[in-house]
Amino acid sequence: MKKKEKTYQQILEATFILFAEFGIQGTSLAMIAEKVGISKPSIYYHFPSKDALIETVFKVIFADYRFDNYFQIDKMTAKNFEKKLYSGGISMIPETNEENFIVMKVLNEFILTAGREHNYAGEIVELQKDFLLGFERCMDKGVELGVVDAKDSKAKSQLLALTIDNISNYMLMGIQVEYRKIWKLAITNIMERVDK
Amino acid sequence: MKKKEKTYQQILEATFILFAEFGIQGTSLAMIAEKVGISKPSIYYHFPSKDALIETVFKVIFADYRFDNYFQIDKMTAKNFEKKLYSGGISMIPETNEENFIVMKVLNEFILTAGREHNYAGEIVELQKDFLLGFERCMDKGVELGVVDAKDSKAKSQLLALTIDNISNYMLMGIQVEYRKIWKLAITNIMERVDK
Amino acid sequence: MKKKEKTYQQILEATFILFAEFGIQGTSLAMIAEKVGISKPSIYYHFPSKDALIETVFKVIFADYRFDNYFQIDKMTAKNFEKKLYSGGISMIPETNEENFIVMKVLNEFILTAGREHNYAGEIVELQKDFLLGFERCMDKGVELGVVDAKDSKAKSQLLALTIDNISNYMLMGIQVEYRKIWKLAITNIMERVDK
Amino acid sequence: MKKKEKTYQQILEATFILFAEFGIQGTSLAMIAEKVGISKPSIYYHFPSKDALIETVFKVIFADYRFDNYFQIDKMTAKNFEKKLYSGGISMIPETNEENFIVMKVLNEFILTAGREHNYAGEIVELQKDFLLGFERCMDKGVELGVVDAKDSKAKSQLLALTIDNISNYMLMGIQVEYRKIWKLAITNIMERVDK
DNA sequence: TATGAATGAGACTTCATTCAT
DNA sequence: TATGAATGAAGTCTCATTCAT
Repeated sequence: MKKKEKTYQQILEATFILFAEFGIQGTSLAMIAEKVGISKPSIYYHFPSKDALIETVFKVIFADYRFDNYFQIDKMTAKNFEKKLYSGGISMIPETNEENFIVMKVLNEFILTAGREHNYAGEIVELQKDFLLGFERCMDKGVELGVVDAKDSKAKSQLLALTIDNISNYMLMGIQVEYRKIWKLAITNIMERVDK
Repeated sequence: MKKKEKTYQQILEATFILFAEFGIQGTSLAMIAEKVGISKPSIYYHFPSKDALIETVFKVIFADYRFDNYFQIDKMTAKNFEKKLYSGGISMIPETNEENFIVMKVLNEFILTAGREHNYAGEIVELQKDFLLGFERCMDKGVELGVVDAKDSKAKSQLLALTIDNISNYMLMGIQVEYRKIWKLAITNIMERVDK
Repeated sequence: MKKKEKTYQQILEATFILFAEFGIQGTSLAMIAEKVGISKPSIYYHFPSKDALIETVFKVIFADYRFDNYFQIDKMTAKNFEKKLYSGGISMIPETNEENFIVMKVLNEFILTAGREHNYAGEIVELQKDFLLGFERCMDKGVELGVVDAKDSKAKSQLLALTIDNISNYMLMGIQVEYRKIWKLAITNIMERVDK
Repeated sequence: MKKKEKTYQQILEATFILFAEFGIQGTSLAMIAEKVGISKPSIYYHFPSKDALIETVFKVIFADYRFDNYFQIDKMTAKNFEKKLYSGGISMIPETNEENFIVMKVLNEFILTAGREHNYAGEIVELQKDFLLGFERCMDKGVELGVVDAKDSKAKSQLLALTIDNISNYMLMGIQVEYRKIWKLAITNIMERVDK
């Protein structure tokens, strides 16, 4: 029983890594089997089909890639708001975290696929909304704490979501941007100018 | 002569549309041939290989998707700077531009592929840099015109590039964001607060 | 395990026969599969590619077609030298042996191919040299036994090699030559005229 | 009219050279067209099919590769018999005759093909017989001139034919043999030992 | 006299999947 | 719990050939 669970995990992990490197369509069961060190049909013992495997991979990512994993709103105070927001964003950026890099790559695969096949479309959108809503809650908290102007707070949250999201994309493409400065700038811009 | 050119264009267009719908790997020569209404080997009369066809599609997009097609820096003045910047960005957004929708989808395909196969990687990066540099030139112009504070002007331009880029991505995914507000907000934020 | 080995052998044998009949290039995997009674992709379970299959066929022939399989030098004596040489040569000639006929045909295929693709060139030459050297050793033995004049013994051995080789070629082409007489004549000519 | 004839010859020549290099099956009409510098369908203006082209190539070779082109029996005398025989053979050997090298390669192609398709089989055999008969006439002449023992004269002629034929084969394969010595030896062997 | 454009047949190969063991 | 053996469908690509121009 333990062995089964182990192989299952190995298959998932191998698939995960291969998806990041070769894409979903570019990854064959043969490749996965070889990486795990099992035979091709063995995969069918654990997953009824390639599609099911894909979906499982998706769900695993889906489960982990959540706003609350990066930002803890309930720990935000007027004093640390800007700082928490800043460090949360930075922790999302692939470069800073190897694991993230692969996750993001596979995620991008799914996002692209989502536009074509409707299997994941819903969940992808849900995932993006999780972040959008997370930033909204965050802005609300900021307003509540008196560090963010209530005006256009929804657009502000979306701007933050977009920014952090695309910084990741650029990192993934290997384009170097001054992401700390950019993120800082984005945050500063949406915050109330107390000095005024 | 005309006939060849016509079929050539038909193949390109069909490929283009199919790439947008099914992805590069998900599009077979059989599908293209069927869509055009020719036989599979006929494609080889016009393109030496599938790779060559892919590359041509890529170059066509690459040729058109340029910063200067959307923003005309030389026509910017202190007075219309904000407005021009705003309208230029809006014109890039898929929803407002049917044609753009497909272009962006295929472009995304290439971007994803670029991370894996190094065929287009260089050109993709070049393309992204074209936009990054475009916004930089834009900020410089803004500084020159006295409507943008010189401080962190590079990070500002990157922020704008990221924002407009990712608004497109969200639209592609079918996630509705208040993109006009977001874009407005982004622009306002980077502009000098003359009222201060 | 046994099943695999069996199919493997069946593929090899079918390939062998088809090569003899239609040539290497003239034999498709479809033809092989049909002859064996399996599906085309099944061949790939046993051989990674057509080239690999070709090479295996080549090696099988290569392993069997050896001078020592036809001539046993160590059993030659002054008395039986001429006779052993004669019977060894005769046993090589295709007509006398159905199996040989196919082997020779396929071998000729490889020889022809060898001139073009350098895959087998080296081994083909090695094979020919095996026979050339075999006859040289044979002549040396003859000299040692005192039944062959040492003069030009190398040219003599080459003459024998050429003769037996081309008798085969003629048989393959269906040209009837008095091969027994020819071979006899060739042997007689190179032997020391003791009676003179 | 002249132009037509010229192109016709160019096609033949190109085909000839390509056959020698890539084999008959390995040579496509596209390759021929490219080498000549014309379009693929243009070949069909001069030859009704690839098979027809192949046959023409065959006939051209067939017309030139004749015993009488290398050996002039009517000029043989008792004195020069051995010498003429020797030089005639040497002139047939590819190494000594650049042109011959290609001819022999293509000829070998046809010989191999002949075993499979019955198109050329008859003519190939006829060609080989031309040489066999040539050597027979040659031996008869030798007998008539009193320099060759009448006994087994047919087998002797066949031995000579085989020998010179296979020296060519070895040269083609790039196996160096002492062909002058071999040929000399073969001739000496079949000649009457006048010194006895 | 030649070619531009196209095609049906078929080549090798890979894939996800099945099923008896 | 896993695999050995096999397969139908589909992929890219090449070939000899056709036909209107």
